[in-house]
Amino acid sequence: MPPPRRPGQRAGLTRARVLTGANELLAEHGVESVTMRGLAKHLEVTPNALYSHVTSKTALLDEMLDDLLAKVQTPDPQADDPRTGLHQLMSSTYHVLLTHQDLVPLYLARQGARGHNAQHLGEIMISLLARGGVTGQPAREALRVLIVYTIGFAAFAARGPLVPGDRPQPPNQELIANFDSGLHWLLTGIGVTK
Amino acid sequence: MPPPRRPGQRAGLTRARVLTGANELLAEHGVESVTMRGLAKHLEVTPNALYSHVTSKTALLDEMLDDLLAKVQTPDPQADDPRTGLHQLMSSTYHVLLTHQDLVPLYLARQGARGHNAQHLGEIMISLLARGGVTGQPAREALRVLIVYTIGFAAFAARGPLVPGDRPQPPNQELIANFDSGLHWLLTGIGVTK
DNA sequence: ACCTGAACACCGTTCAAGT
DNA sequence: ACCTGAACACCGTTCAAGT
Repeated sequence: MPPPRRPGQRAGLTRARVLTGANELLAEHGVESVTMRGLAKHLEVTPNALYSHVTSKTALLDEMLDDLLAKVQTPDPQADDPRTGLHQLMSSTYHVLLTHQDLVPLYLARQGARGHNAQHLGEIMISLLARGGVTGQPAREALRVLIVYTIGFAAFAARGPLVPGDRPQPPNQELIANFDSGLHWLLTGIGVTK
Repeated sequence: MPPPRRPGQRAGLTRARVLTGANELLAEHGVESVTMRGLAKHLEVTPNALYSHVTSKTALLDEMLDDLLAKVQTPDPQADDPRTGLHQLMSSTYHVLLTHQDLVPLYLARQGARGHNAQHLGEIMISLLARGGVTGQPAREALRVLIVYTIGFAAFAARGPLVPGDRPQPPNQELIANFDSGLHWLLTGIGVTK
């Protein structure tokens, strides 16, 4: 809690402050608490003040989504064979998404993955597929299939809270194993070589 | 438009009328138009009148979601081999979901598939997997993988309208082909026999 | 440029009261 | 039992005005 400002004193809001405030709210009270009005109260400004730094709530959420993908661990091109690398990349993405379960449904409900981080991961996947012997149209199809599968599974774990206000449950071990099985089936079917 | 009622005259609302009214709104103006207040206006009653027939908006949407699955075509156990049957069942599910694109994100955001129709389809899938040589724990995992993949792909097609109020776009042929490729890879990886 | 006050046009849901 | 009037506690966003 910052000290209360006297009238006439600047709030000193920045785009970055708005972003971190939104992430604080998300971490402490879940997606449902991330409202423009709630965020404004958290930052001790009036709701409309936010619009000097963010064009809309949607734009704010999009930014939060793409920022999340920066945490995905990319495989070492030297150390790992392409199939293992692909498996690890998708697995890391899945786990990152699981840490912010309640944000995932927005991925599918909205734009999916169009931010810079998302695009970067896509390029890495394409190169891994190529090294695994999959190129051209099949590679583009495999890319989409792997993305949809991974985000879909994360969204599935993120079943809406039974009671609104519930915090995310601990990651379900059975579901994680299930994700791995499916990923294995997919990579086998696609024919990615080791 | 029903004729205007005189004061004291009953509205004659029923649970079924509320459901069909909601589906009309969905078909004509999209999910975003399905609000309790908007639905009330469509049915020419006050908003709170709906709560005599439906416990909440969430319950209403759940019912709408499960009703949708009744339209899925189930394969003929006699005519088709299990792998083809499974492919057709998932494909039919995918196309049914595509006809109501904007409803799909709710599937993943909320309960997924818990209604009677969803459960019935799950049982058919399990028996098809068994006939295809997949039983026990692998069958349960395959079931979830196939469901997540199918709903995920439908949700992916259902990218939020770029401009709020946009109506669903015509089914994208490229995406449909992509769904088929992935489904093929999955069934191959799972090892469902013909 | 950045922020406030006030307002617009909405939401879901509840409660007391009427028939 | 079914429905209305009125209210509660919210939303996202815009606009004019102040510093």
